[in-house]
Amino acid sequence: MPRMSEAEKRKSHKRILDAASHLFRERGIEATSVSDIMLTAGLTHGGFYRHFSSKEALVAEAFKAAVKEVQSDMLAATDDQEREAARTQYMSRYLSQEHIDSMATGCPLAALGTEITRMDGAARSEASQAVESMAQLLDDDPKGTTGITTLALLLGSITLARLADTPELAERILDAGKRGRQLLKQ
Amino acid sequence: MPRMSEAEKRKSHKRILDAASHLFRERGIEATSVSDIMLTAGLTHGGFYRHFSSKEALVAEAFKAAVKEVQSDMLAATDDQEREAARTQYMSRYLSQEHIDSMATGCPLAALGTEITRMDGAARSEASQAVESMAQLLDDDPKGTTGITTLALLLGSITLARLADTPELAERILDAGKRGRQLLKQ
DNA sequence: TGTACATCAGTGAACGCGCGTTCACTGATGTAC
DNA sequence: TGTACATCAGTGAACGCGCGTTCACTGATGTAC
Repeated sequence: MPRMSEAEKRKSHKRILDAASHLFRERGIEATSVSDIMLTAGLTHGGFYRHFSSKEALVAEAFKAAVKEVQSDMLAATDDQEREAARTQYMSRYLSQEHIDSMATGCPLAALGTEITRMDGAARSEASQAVESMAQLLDDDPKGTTGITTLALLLGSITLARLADTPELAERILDAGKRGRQLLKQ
Repeated sequence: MPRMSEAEKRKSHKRILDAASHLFRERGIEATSVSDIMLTAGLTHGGFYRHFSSKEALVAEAFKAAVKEVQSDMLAATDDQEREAARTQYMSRYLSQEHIDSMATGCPLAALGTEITRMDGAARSEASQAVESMAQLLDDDPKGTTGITTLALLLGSITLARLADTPELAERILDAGKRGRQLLKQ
């Protein structure tokens, strides 16, 4: 059956990146094997190294793709009003029961931040850039400083809410996050 | 050489728990092997199951021990003034370069929270209780609701700061956390 | 446009390795009389 | 208090297993003429 065309290769590459971006967030990096990812992408593990030089290289690319995905609405906004609307919607979705339940498509910093903290190289560098770009997008003042604080509060809230044993505690944590967000606006 | 006395066994047990509590926070749960822990405790891996029924059971106990350790100053306070002082010191140490660098002895929720999010059983339940007890200890009002918000901000800030590529960005993130803490106090 | 051939995407077996857990064994400890 | 013996803390080899990565192979794709 092989070899595939260049167009097919590009499609495979995208499917691998997609599978990795979701599986890493869902299960964690270490808990996700190259085999898991390739099978999800509809391929077998041997072909992986035609696309990425190592699992570590994939982590960096998949993380970057995940960040781009979650930022897409805010990046697509073309004026201040649209940006404000996209930002508000992002924050409100961030602190929701739905975000608690959907790690695979949720915030990559919340899903993978701690694990990347213990890595170095490209993934670490991508994560550092992601902190800066997320903070900038979440700041309501273009040269403001509240973006980082807001991001920290969001990330901390979703992490605590995901740890909650009961729906009631999770709800209390999300509410605490929302209240904090109001206070930060002054 | 074996068998050891009951007193020696208790000492071994404590050394294993200690090693686990620090190694898990430093390297992550999955990245720390039972062998790593036993060698750090001055034993060999085979004896592990005389102390714990599984690695998972150890995770729950080690996490609980870590939480108790970081809460000790606040728990030891005997009046409101001491409690306030312990709380203030805890928060100020939380948002410090030193805390960034010492995961092994730092906040267990920040070091292990995301990983425990993907587990169930005893560890998950310990983490949920830890969220509640930490929030209560950090609240300046005994029946207040700002404890959770404060904990979320602290945990989010240290996680982002640990991801920072440069000392300058890390510093900016810690500062953003401190500013957020002031705003939450009203 | 057709032909000959080099390239390489994808497969699946195989590699060395470290994991969590089990087990036979050792010999000091704890206990029953 | 002394003796006989059961217990069990700790050791280190062994278990089955899945990991990341490599490799020989296949045959359609891309290219040179």
